[in-house]
Amino acid sequence: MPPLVHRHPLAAQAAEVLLTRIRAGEWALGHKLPGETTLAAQLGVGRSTMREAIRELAGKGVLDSRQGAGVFVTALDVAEDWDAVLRRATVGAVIEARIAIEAEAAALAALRRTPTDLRAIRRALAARALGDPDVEFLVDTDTAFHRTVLVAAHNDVLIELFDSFVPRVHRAMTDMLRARPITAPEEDQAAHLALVDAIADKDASASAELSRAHLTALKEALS
Amino acid sequence: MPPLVHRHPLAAQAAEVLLTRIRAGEWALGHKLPGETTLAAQLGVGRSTMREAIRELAGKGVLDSRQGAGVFVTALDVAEDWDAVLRRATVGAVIEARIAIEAEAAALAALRRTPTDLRAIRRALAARALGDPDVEFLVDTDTAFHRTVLVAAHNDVLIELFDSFVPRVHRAMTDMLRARPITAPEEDQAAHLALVDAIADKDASASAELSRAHLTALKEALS
DNA sequence: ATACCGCACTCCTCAGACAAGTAGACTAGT
DNA sequence: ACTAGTCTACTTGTCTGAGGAGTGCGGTAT
Repeated sequence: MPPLVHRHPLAAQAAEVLLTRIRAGEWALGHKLPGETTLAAQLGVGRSTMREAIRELAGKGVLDSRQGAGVFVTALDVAEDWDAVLRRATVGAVIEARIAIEAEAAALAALRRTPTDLRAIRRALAARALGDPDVEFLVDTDTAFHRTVLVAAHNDVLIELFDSFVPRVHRAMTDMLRARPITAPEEDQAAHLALVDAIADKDASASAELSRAHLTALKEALS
Repeated sequence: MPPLVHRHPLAAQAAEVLLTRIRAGEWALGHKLPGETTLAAQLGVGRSTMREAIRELAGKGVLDSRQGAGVFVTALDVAEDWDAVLRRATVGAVIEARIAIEAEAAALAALRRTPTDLRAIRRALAARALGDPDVEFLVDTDTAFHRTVLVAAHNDVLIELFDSFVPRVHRAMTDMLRARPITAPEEDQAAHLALVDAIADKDASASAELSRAHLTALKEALS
């Protein structure tokens, strides 16, 4: 993973060694590491170099150093890059996850949407309807619309999930639409309008079902 | 968001300033920053302090320094740490996301489960039923059971999401169970058995509904 | 036009010194 | 015996100065 074009500086090597020993469980979660001077002597590097290695791991969120107290372990491993997971996954799997999130979010939105939320949703729907021939524009406005529904659900975790997934699907959608444009734009827009109405009516189950149906169709088209 | 208990060292402050300026677009993606001596003078800190700030951002993947060439911008923003999002979120919001994921996964599991999956699920259910008084054990076996359902759904993204969420809920669950133990263990076990039967019968909607009901009850209990 | 060389600039590493903060031991007072 | 305050050893934080090593540019000779 690290570019082999330039060899690791000592500090980076020291950071690797440290991370390996942390992963091996040499120091438990929250416990203190030996002092900088001790560690530097152990690895045979200067104290400044050791400090830079510690800083690097602190940047990754593995270590935390407190003046006067010491350096402590705050995580046993580096949080796996979320993008990497999505890159590895198939488009179908990603959309299935999107179905899970958006259907639930639609139901919650039906229950929790404020008048302001509803206004934002309707505005986004109108923007979607402009029928611009540009594929990029179409996908963007569609995404924006779906996001307003997520916002209306008032759940930060779901929003964050949505934002993680969208970029992964974005490319697949534009490619598909370029190859096979929407045959019936009015019909597509009507499906979205139905969802908005269900949310306006505070009909949770209908909202979930409409959202699910729409995304399932998308999944069929993309996989 | 960083613990306010201990004030930022100079190096951390310098890193923040640098990150802000990068986000503001002062240096484009892949462009070179001024030398460390220049930057140090600009911010009024020593070189080693500046170096530590750069190392910290390098750990986050924002900067990359090459000896002899300079320091370069490798990312305009830090991919937000998932754990950070979950830590900030309420337990209720996390469980709502879990409902979305597990209900959908239960439905998919009902459609896709292989005989091997079903065996694993039943085995996990049996382990759960041992009725050990230890709360920690109870939560762990319950989590393991739910995970077998996720595995049966055969969707890597959903599994990954589940694994991200569980640690956040784990603590809340153990705390709650210690304060208010399950009154009717048989009933709880029966609810899980019903889910397994629905998956065995390939009844997707019933599986989703049972999973949703179980987690909704959990949400009520925890929030 | 090309190949080579030198040089300025950069990051990398170390050592030493002192400041600032913490946590535990110690002591005095109740 | 317990509490509050002080003291002290140890830790991280910061700065300075020095030299080593790699990169990229421009000049020069071929």
